[in-house]
Parts: sequence; C-alpha cells; structure tokens
Amino acid sequence: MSRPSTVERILDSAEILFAEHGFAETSLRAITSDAKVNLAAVNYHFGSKKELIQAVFGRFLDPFMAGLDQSLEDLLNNNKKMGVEEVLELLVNHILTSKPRQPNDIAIFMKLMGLAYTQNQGHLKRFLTESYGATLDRYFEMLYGSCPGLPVSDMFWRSYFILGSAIFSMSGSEALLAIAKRDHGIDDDIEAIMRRMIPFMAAGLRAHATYDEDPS
Amino acid sequence: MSRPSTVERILDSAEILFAEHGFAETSLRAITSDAKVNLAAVNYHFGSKKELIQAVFGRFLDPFMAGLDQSLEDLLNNNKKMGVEEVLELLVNHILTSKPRQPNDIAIFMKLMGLAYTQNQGHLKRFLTESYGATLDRYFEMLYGSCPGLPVSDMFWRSYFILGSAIFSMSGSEALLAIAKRDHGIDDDIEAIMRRMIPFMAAGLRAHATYDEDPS
DNA sequence: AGGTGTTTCAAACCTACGTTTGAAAATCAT
DNA sequence: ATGATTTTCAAACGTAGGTTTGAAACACCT
Repeated sequence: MSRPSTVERILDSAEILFAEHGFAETSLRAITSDAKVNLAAVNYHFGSKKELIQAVFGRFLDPFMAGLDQSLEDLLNNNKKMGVEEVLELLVNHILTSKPRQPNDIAIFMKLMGLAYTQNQGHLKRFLTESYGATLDRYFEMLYGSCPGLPVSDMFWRSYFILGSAIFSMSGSEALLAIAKRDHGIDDDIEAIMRRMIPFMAAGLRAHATYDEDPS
Repeated sequence: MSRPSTVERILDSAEILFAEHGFAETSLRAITSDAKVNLAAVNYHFGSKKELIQAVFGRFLDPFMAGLDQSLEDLLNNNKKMGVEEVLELLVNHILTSKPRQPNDIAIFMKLMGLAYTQNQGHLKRFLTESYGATLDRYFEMLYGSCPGLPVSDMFWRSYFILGSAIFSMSGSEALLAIAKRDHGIDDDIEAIMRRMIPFMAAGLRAHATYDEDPS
C-alpha cells in the first residue's frame, strides 16, 4: 500500500480538523502539519484556503448528491405516491449506505454540513447552492408532495424546522451521544439518532396548519 | 439624553457585529470603531475578547433567565398539569415579551444563540451552562412532564430536535424571511415563525415512540 | 484648588496567519 | 541519459489581530 497522494492527505486532515474546530479556527499550518506535508502544498494544489474548503465538501458531496439525484429520478419515473416517512427514510438510507472511507465518516460529515450552514463563509454557501441546490430542491419538492393539504407557508417553514433538527443534532452528535450515554444510559449511535428523527419529523410535518388558512 | 457609557456602546456594537459575522470574524477593531471608542477600551473594561463575548450574552440572558425561572417557579407551585402546547407557548411568550431595547433585538439575539451553539467557543458554552443550565433543565423537565408515556430516550433526543429547529430557523430568520417573502409571498415576521413552530414541535413530541420499548 | 483614582488615547508589541518565492528534488517523456 | 515538467521544501513576506503600555484627559471628593 503506497502512501496516499499529497492531495488526499491534505483533504483527509482538513476534513477532520475543520469538523473539529471550524474553518476559521483551523490554520493551514495545523492541516499541513497533521497531514505531514509542506505548508505550501495547500496553495500549490488547491490555490487558496477557500478552495480547499470547497474541495473537502466536493469530495464527499459529488458522489453523494449524484446518487441521490439518481434515486429521485427513478422514483419520479415510477411515480408511485410516497408517504412522509418513506421520503424521509429515503434520505436517511441514502446517508447510511453512502460508503464511508472511515468508520465515523458520517459523523464528521454531518458536522461539516452543520458548519457550512452556520459559519459565515459566503463562498461556501454559494458553492453548495450552485453545485447541489437543484438536487436539494427536487428532494424538498418530493417531501412537499407527501404532505397533501398543507399550506405552502407551513410547508416552507417546516422544511427548515426539520433541516434545523437534523443539522443541529447530527453535527453535535458526538457530544450528545456521550451525554445520552452518561446521563440516561441511552446506548445509541448516529444511525439510531436518524431513525429517531423520522417519526418526530413525520408527525411534525403532518401537524394541523398553524393558522386556519384556506389552502386555496 | 446623555451619550451612553463606553461599556454600553461597546456591548451594543459587539452584539450586532457578532450576530452578523460571528465571533472569530469580528475584530475588536471593528467593534471599537463602530462604537466610536478607543481600541484599548475593550481590554480595559472587559479584560479580554472572551469576556466581552460573555458579557454580551450576560446582559441579555441574566434578566431573561431570571424571569423564566420565576415563571417556572410559579407554575410548579400551582402544580397544574400543562399540555405540550402550553409549555412551548410559555417560552415563546416569554421571548416575545422580554423587553427589546431595539425593534429587531429578538432577531439579533436569536442569531447570537445560534452562534453560541455552533461556533467552537468552549469558554462560551461553559459560561452558558454554568450560568443558566439549571433553569434550562427545569424547563425541559416541565416539557418532559407534558409528554406522558414517552420513553426518556425519545424525549432526550426530541428535546434536541426542537432545540435545533428553533435555533436554526430563528438564527437564520433574517435570510429565511426574505426568501419566504420573495419566493412564496409569505408575509411573516419572527413572531409568526415562533407561532408556526408550536404545532410542529407539539406534534413531533407527541409522535409514537421510535422503538417499541417498554416504557418501564 | 489640589490631589486621587478612573477613563481615554495613540502607539507599539507580538504573535499567528495566508500567501509567495526561488531553489532543490523528484518524476516523466523521449 | 537528459531535458522538461511537476512537485516539494525552507524561508520569508505582509497583514491583521489581541493585548499592553504609559502618558494625557477627565471626574470626583474634600
């Protein structure tokens, strides 16, 4: 087994360190030192720190989103009506079956997704919406279709409510799993959290409309 | 009306700039320049940037949490059984009636709360749990009490699901409200978002347990 | 008014960071 | 093998940031 290329070594280290400490708080020196490559290698191979951040996301999301897009395509062709739980489960299963390079890859990447939403990195949000926005829109369209009779206004906000639940609990999963174990003897893993999210989200989406609007 | 004290001017500027750009991305120079005070004033009055961050939170949360604690105290004395919606509404109303110094104070502070959870500022999390953890625990205890029959494991995770929903949608409310208006003609404000959260969360909390555990 | 403690101020200090440079080393093609 | 290209490396550059300093300005008390 040969030593991974410099590019891969950098991406591997950056992925972990970014997830652990955030983007601004992780220096290129920390990354290159962890990756055991020269400091200048990042600028040589990626151009800048910003482009490195995007590359970290691209390496994971490119295959993931392509696969998700394919699944959505197939389902739309079959046009079988799907329930809320099924649509949610589709995504969960897709995440769980996406081949992780390392055992706790999922946790790391959930943390990164959380950071992408919460850290003020304009370039990253732009990169993500430009690259994967279309696929995400298709997914939420399908989710919307599984909630007949719900006003768009509520559907709009509830999309973000479930997004917030997912990102918050997933990206903090490491700490939360430890608390759950220590304080309540709950022996879950990250898959269990996702499974627990489904009934919660499905019920929330199915709740009566907030205001007695006429869903015209 | 006299010019506000240096300390207040710093807190006012820091509050807004932190909410807008995050902690690490906001320099003391930006804050002091916005507040029209000398650079050294922060270190003189607060000691360090970290302590300034904590002071920003303390100024808002001290009275807020004291009030919440009082409400919880009163309710526990009356020991009337409360439903999920009522417990959620208690918090929402408490937020809405907490006197804002400025019109969009709530939005700013929701953003700060989001940052507190997502930015990797260990000292801040420590400060918040030490200062207000007890009150928050009491609130979640009350919420737990309003969901009879739900296993602790689900209640534990669902607490974080609703926390995530709230923090995510509230802290991004500015941008999301604009999108809602532009793309769907939804004319909400931050209060409307909170009201919309209640049925969603209540239904999610009331959903059947994830696994068919025996709630012993 | 004079003395004391507090607050402001400009300047400097020092560290950490992203990026650049130019030469050395390694890789590859012919 | 040799020349060209790509990759690595140590060192330096420039900047921006948090913090410190010491003197000046101010406020308060008697």
